[in-house]
Amino acid sequence: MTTSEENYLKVIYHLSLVSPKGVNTNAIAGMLDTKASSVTDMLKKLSDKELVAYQKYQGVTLTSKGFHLAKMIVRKHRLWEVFLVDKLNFSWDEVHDIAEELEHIKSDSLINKLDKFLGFPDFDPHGDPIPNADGEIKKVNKLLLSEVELNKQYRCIGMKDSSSDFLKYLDKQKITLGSTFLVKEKESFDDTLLVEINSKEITISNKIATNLYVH
Amino acid sequence: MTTSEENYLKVIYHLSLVSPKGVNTNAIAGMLDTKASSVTDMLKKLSDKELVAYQKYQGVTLTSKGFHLAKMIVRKHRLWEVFLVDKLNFSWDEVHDIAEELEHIKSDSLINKLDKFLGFPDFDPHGDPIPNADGEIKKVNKLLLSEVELNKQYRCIGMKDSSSDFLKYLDKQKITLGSTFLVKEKESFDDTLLVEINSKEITISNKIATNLYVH
DNA sequence: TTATATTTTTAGACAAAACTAAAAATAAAT
DNA sequence: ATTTATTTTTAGTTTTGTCTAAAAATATAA
Repeated sequence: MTTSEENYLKVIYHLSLVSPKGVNTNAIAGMLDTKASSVTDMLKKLSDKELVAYQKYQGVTLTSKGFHLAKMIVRKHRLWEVFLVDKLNFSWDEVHDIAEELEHIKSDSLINKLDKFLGFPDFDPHGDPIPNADGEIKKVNKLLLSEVELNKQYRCIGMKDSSSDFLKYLDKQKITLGSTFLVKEKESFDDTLLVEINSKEITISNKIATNLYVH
Repeated sequence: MTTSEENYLKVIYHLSLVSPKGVNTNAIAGMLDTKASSVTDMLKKLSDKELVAYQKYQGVTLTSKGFHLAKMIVRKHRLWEVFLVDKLNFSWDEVHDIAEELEHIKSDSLINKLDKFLGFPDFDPHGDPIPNADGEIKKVNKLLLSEVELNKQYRCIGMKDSSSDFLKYLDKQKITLGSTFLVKEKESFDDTLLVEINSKEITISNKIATNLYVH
């Protein structure tokens, strides 16, 4: 598999989680910052290799083979992110691009030894689950902060979009994975929340609240 | 820089150490397992980028810019080898191919943080020196085992050719970096050596002896 | 020193992965 | 149910790095 093929598989995997009935050509093009025509070319190739089920104009889904390979790429990406943060002291907003490269290193023994070295982590620095060597993923019941009940304790366990800007906002507010939330009030006009975090009260916009997973 | 360009630079660097007046097209082709015509194409490209000084039919040398870049690639390769052996418990004969991929990951902060994480090592698992962030290389007086004086203590500090087969031979003989050698006899007919290592006597062929660096 | 052998370069072609522009299929709107 | 808009595909190029085959330059040998 080439790096390009791996990137397509990974993107199709992520989009499949949102639209399991079939992923659009344009959606893939958007994620990979390429043109729809290039995507069509690649879909044919992946289809020939039986990694995706593809029918003209109907979108794609992953075959079980493609699904497994995609999870292995995600596994590598997330394990490398743990390495970069836990061992090399990168901050969580710096690791995505580097992991984007490291995920294409081809060696099963490398990734399994890395997994062991890191203590078989279940989640990456952004709270996303790390598939194990068999592709199994730990499921966790998670809620968006915007959906929780008032005056109950929740713990931050992840985020929907881990873009660098959002992560920097969290750093500024001293919110990390594991931070505890108590939602005291919800403004019905704009859904802004009054939240107690680390025994300090702050207001959180709906946009932020719909991006934070809690448990 | 592409991976391919980096591989050419690295090979030219290694060959330059042996033939500093100019590296032959065929020699490069041999190392990269490619054709001479492909090498010619790439030399033109590297020359346009002012990474090598190239004149038709006259071989190439690295420019100072190319020399520095080549050392940075070697630095990355050898640091990753230290990581693989020291942290992930690979054996020294397994790490070359993986490091061959890892050396192309593009991030200065990654490699400098890795360097720190590893404790700023001066040598890789095969005893080869690791250039620092400025490209400086620790020089060590080294002799081949075939050139040493009789009945004097020497310490193994590296090897000329770190091929997997040779490294496995050393494992079998329990020879590691740091092993001490005392050459007791030299057979004048075939230059075989009688050597005391780890208080055990073994005979070592000339081929082995001309591949081991000691100090 | 001329002939032969080797090395290196040129010229033209190919595969991968991208692109542009135009055509075809599907979806949305009147 | 047409028309219009959007999405997707096709057809034909481009770039990168490779290749083969032939030509040119250099090195070796008779």
